[in-house]
Amino acid sequence: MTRKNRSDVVAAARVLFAEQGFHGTSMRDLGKELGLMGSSLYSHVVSKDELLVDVVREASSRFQVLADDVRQMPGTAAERLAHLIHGHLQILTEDPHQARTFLNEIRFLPESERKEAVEMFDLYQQTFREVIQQGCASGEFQSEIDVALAANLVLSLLNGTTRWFSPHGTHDVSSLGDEIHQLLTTGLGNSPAVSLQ
Amino acid sequence: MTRKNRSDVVAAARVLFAEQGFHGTSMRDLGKELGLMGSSLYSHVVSKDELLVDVVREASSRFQVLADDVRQMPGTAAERLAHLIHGHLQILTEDPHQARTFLNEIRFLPESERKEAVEMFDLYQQTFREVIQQGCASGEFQSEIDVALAANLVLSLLNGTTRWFSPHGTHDVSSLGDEIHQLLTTGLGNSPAVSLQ
DNA sequence: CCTACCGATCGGTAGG
DNA sequence: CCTACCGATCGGTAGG
Repeated sequence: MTRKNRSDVVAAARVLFAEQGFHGTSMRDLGKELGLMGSSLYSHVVSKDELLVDVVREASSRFQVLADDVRQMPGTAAERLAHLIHGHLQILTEDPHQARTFLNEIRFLPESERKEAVEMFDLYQQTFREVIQQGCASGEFQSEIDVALAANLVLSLLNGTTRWFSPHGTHDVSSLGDEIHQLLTTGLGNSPAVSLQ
Repeated sequence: MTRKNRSDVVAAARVLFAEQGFHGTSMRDLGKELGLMGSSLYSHVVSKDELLVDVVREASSRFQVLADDVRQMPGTAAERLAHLIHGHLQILTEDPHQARTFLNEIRFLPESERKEAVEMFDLYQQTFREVIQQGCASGEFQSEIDVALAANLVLSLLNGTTRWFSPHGTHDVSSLGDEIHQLLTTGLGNSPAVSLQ
């Protein structure tokens, strides 16, 4: 292997911060992962915090791209929700270490970067609210739904998949997205109250 | 304040492990929380690991009690699922620090205790599968549901609430449980495919 | 429960 | 990118 660069160091940080946590990972751990001395990392980075900032920011920007995509997308609420679900899962599964570091270690960011990331994610969540609101207005979704609550629940369900989903299991990412969309729109039930009317 | 005992130390561990993470909390941090020197904690506990073990075990035993409760409970699948949902949320919200330490720090347990906790939680999750399976068999739930997947999704949704739910917001725990049960059984949609038949 | 302390490890720097 | 090193902090112990 040739000389390492900053993105190699960030790559190692994604993996180890996800698996051992930010505080459970030392600069020497990161160095070992790269075949370097811990102190050598400081020629690529000025602090350990900076690595966490980088990983969180790259995840943030992926979510922002998806939100922009869905905001300008035409279609029914169900279609746009499907796009959000599949896009969100794509981000989580394409780089699971990046995603898990984003979700679990964001709280250990330096205060100003932490606020920045939280505000970004609030904005991202707003897209979920808009799509659900659209569905309530159009009659696709039940009008009595608490939109903010529903958005929180949908995101909780999606983010929780990082704790157990493996693309090598019974479902691939795409069919997982289909199943989740199905569950969220029609529920577990057979809708007997309606079909037996 | 009088002399502290072991359960005071565990109480401090619940809070700080949840807020700062296991590796982000030092014995001196725990001591400060209790008005003691860090080294004084070793008269109550033989290691820092032991505190994490205690917190995880007390959460585990709560989940086990709920599972036993639901296993012997009669009723429809929807009713038993409602009991699981409300019971699970009750555990998460009654001691949010304990719950968050259980969910987020379990991976930092010593290997044998980690395996023990994971096996317990798998068994707990089995109760969700049984109830969903019951619903599929009875015709309450859609028969084509992937039971193991659905159980994972329901638990993901429930556990994710620890990241945002506050009992001082628009919903109390009980109405949050109602909303979640509603979403999971009937979905967001107005079931037009059925009602327009 | 405190004081005094242990060796190990932490994030980080200087100088090459 | 390494060697050599810094002060601070870590989990934990001994002795009272």
